[in-house]
Amino acid sequence: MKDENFDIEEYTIIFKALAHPIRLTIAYNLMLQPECNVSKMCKCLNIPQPTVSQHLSILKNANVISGYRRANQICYKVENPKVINILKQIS
Amino acid sequence: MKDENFDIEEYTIIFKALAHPIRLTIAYNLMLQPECNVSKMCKCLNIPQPTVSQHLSILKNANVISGYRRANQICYKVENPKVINILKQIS
DNA sequence: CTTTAATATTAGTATATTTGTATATTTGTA
DNA sequence: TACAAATATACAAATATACTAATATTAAAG
Repeated sequence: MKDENFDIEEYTIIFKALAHPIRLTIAYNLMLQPECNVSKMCKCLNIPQPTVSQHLSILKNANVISGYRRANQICYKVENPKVINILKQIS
Repeated sequence: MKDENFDIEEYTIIFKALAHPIRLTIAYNLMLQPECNVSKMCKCLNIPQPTVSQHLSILKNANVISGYRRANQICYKVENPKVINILKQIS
């Protein structure tokens, strides 16, 4: 019950990012598909764009997702293998 | 990006419980050993007893750990298979 | 350039979380 | 019964998070 052989802080940040229904939904679905842009998420989830962008920002800062611009839209995907392993456990 | 085949709320609650360095440390170490009582955790983590108890309460309410009394102390363990699967991914 | 579509950021308010201190509860034992 | 050890709970102060509405940025199209 003393030493840890993993980075607690890193996983704490990941879990904190995933600890919200909207963000968990986004992350989980992003794991199931190659990528997705913001407006598509807004439509599918029926959630206002600023709200989605704020949650995407939190996920990105936690290194849960990554985003890159394609033309005038931004595509997000899950690349972090630690996150993928966690999300795969969800059923 | 629409339907989910898992209980988002349930996992949100689990992740929220794990999204704190003290609680993640407790849960992770509890997974590695059969069980542990409160005062032993306080000593190992060097954290005041009320603080540990409060965090244990949060973990218990999230169904991350379970506790039962043995003599005058309370032993906690991780039994939830969903939680075990998640914690096993941590390295 | 100007306009438009897509996305991000900011600000304000409400709510939730964390922590420390004090106190209560439960159980074993003299 | 009284006391001590182990654990839980209550409460308040500080901090962090979430939500909404408004505004800003970016890049493509004309």
